[in-house]
Amino acid sequence: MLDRGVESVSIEEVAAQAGSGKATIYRWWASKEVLALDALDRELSSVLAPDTAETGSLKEDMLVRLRELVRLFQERPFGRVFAGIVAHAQSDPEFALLYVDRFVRPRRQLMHGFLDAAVDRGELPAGTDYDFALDLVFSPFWNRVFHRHGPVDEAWAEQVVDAALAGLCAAPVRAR
Amino acid sequence: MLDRGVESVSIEEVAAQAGSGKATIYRWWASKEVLALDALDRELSSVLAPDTAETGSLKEDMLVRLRELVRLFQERPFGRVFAGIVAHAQSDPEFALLYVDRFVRPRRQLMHGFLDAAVDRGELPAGTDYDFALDLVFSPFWNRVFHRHGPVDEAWAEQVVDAALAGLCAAPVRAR
Amino acid sequence: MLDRGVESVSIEEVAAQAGSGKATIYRWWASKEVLALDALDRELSSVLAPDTAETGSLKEDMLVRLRELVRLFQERPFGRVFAGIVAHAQSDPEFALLYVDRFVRPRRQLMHGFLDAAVDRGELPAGTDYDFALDLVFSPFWNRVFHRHGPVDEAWAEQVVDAALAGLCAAPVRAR
Amino acid sequence: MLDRGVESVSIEEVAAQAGSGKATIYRWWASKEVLALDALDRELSSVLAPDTAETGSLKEDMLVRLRELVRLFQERPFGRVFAGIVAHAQSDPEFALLYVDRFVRPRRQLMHGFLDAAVDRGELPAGTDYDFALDLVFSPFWNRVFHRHGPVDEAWAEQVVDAALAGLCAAPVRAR
DNA sequence: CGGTAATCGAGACGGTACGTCATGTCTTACA
DNA sequence: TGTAAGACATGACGTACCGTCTCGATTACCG
Repeated sequence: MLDRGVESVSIEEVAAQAGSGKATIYRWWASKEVLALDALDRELSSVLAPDTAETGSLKEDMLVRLRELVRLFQERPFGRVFAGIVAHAQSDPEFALLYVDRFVRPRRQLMHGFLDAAVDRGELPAGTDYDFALDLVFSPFWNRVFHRHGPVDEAWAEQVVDAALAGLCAAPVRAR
Repeated sequence: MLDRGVESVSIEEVAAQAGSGKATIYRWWASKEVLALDALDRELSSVLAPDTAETGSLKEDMLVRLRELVRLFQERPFGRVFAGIVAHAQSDPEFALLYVDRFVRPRRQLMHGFLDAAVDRGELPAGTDYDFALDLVFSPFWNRVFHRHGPVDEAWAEQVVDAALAGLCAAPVRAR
Repeated sequence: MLDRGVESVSIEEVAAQAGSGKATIYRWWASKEVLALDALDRELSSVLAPDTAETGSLKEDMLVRLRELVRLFQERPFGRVFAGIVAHAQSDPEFALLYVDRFVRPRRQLMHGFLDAAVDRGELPAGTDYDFALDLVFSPFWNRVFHRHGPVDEAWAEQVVDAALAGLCAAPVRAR
Repeated sequence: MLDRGVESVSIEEVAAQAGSGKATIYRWWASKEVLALDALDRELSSVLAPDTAETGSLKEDMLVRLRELVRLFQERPFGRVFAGIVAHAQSDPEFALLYVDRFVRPRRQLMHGFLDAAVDRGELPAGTDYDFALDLVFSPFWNRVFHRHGPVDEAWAEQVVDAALAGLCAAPVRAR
């Protein structure tokens, strides 16, 4: 899937390579995309690693996760599979829910913890819109992953976090 | 396509609805995705409209375009088709080039003009990385379109532009 | 099976309806067809009933059994299942043997007794080919069951027996 | 199909051997059985051959066709395929109609001509039930094909026709 | 103005993959 | 120990589209 994308892989191929019947694949995964989601969840679990806990600085907390994401995507081309998953989620509401439940929510929730702590420490204005904040920090990453219009590396990650946090402090956005 | 996504539409269906033979479709478009790109380009051309020229303020220049995007996406669900196009571009390099050429580049170039003017006016530090700047402003939009984790409206658009520009001034990023 | 034919019934269905595991069905019957044969044998055993013994007239002896067959097939649509069994026997020699052993032979043997007696009584020429004789009497029945090109009822049964026996006497056939 | 029966042949196999796609087979034949029927019709067309016309004697007319059938079935094992077709017709009424239309009716109609002529010549009582008559002559053939309980050859064919015609004259059956 | 292209609709074709179903074997867990 | 429940590898089912291809019919242009 990493090599050719979700949609170019057939369940028939998966079953053959697994030495199993198609029906067995279907018994456990409702579709190629659910299978891909399961696999991605596994491969990208290091971002959620509890052993790299809160650092005491919001910038550092975010940078640790963003750097880990960058590292993983540099190592292996997850972008193709991700694009396939996101595209599929547009047309399959049930899958969209699963995607959010299994992938998006846990990662967002981890960040919510760090944001809470940052507000407590006074690093961020109280009442800051977390969804807005996380978009500012992480969406440039996804944008570059999907469009490849520029490099995605550690230096860039730090610039993004710096700019985003500066923006959040200079132009605070309260949750509505 | 807007209703069901690119991949759920078959060329056979397109041909039937157009009252033409499949071969005629293939004669003019290399694939469903190219066809979709052509259609999107047409429907989203208003963002490039020259009649809404430079306003004298970078914030306003960006806001005009972002608001237009928001308006278009509120009116009709382009997100589904876009996700399909982006996903397809991941696996088909030739199509990726076409996508950038026909869709991404013209829109980015328009913005480059506004950024140049902003630098001239001193609104932005000289040497600012334009790709970085545009990511900061526009990627939250695509992120919300693809993930639907929050509203996308005019008020939100202004908050994004404010935060992004503030971030860019507070933590300047020079093109490398 | 009577409703839908042997081949449209799955072992899975049988097991489910019996409240048993599939393996248990397989332990006792080698295949759907053997199971069907067992069931048919039971349902069609009345033709072999010893309580309706020799009548003293060949015509009557045959008519009793043919009428019983007709009655059974009028009551319930055994034809479908029979066709399935006969078809299966064409491709599975082992099953063919079982079919003859369990179903065909006992019924033919009963008739042989009546034919012997008829020869003794002088109703039939000595040396008559019994297989030939039984074909003449009973094959129209199977033909109509399988092709449904005409009614199968008591009046018809008597006509068949009359014509067949007349033919056998007028154009005797000696066993070779 | 002759070697392994209709049901043991898969459409996939047919398509592969024909060097065509499955869909092409399905475009022209609704099912394996219809395909088999088409093939049988072709292979068994010699029975309908108009070049072997009326002989002037009913016995001879029937014998010519029955002998041709016997010859064909001796040459190649059509029985297996026939049993499959007959079995399938039991559960698929639409196919049953097709089978009668394409296979049974033309052959029966040919015989009706001969029977008419025989009645005209006085060989058969006027008003004879043709379906009954044809059953008497031909059903032993099908019975032996399906059950293989005895030889099917030219000598046997003549005995069948003799006995059947004798029976029809001795015990006339009027159409109801 | 009539003949020659080009273009088109229609749809057959060889393929690939789909998702479902049933096969017969097997393992597990309970009674 | 025997059995229900059901997982499993297998393989065919019939369907949907793919992208290519051949047909005629219809334009439309040129000689």
